Amino acid sequence: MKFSIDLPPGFRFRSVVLSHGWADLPPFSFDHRTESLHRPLLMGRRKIIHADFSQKGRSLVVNIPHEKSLETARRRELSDLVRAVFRIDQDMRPFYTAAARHREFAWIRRLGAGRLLRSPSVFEDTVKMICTTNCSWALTKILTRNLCDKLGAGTVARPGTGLRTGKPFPTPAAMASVSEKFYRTKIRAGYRSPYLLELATRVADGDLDIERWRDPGVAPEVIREEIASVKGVGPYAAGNILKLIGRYDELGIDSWCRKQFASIHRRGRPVRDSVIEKHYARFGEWKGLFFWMDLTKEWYEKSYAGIFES
DNA sequence: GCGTCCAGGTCTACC
DNA sequence: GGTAGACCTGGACGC
Repeated sequence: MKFSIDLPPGFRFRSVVLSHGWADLPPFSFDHRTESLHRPLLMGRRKIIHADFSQKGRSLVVNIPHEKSLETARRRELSDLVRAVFRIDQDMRPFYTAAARHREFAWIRRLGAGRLLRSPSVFEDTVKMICTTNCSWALTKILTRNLCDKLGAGTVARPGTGLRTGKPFPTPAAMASVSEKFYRTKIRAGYRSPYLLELATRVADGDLDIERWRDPGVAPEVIREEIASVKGVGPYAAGNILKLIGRYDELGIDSWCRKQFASIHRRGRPVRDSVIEKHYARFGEWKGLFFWMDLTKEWYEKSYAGIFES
């Protein structure tokens, strides 16, 4: 089955997928040839679907090849999920207005940049963010692959069966049901193991209502306090979780950002974080997003070669 | 194939 | 409040 969701003017699917590394992390997978993003999803308690997302004109097309139809409630659930993942309802006008004041950021609006791809749940975004800390991107991919393969619902389809492979991201309950030893030996999470288990347990037990972090009605100080209470989440991870929930007033600096900033603005000379903070302070509530757009500009230059400067 | 070194954020103990 | 050391893995490198 297939259905479409109307997109706001200027929306560019490629720019959302390109926005950071999430499209490269299981259970997401991106097909560069067809420009479609794939992902297995757990619907309700047991139903697993394999969905492909792509853009056609002013519509986002959701294709579920092995399903003839979906119940109305499931389809609504999927539609809400898609809107959240691709930030379809995010009003970009205030950001684009701010970007228009700076010539070096004129490209942002033209390429529909600024919507950061996110997971269906805050829980998944937070787990993945912990998995990016203090390790290579290769290890982050291994950790998230292991989480899906070993704790995701369903079974992995055998090659040659014609069925889609890959399992959805595990639920908090599934992640809370295993031991710290499991995280160390099967997931290879190392010292992050107790952090992941504690987070999953708090969410599964209802002690931490992590999904409300995306609610714009929740006070910023409440969200910051709750984020700070998650073991394994320091300044870098917190800054990036805040960006994914739609609050952009923290930078979330890591070693790659330091190198990239130094390369762009200081001819490769190392700089202190305070210098980076000062550089983007003029962007106020949007400084985290301008910071990220500035550092990743070359990704867009490569991807949109030929039309970037037009 | 094995051993060593390094990079990468966060936590905790200590000053 | 600031700082040093521990945590753990995969990958690069030398032998």
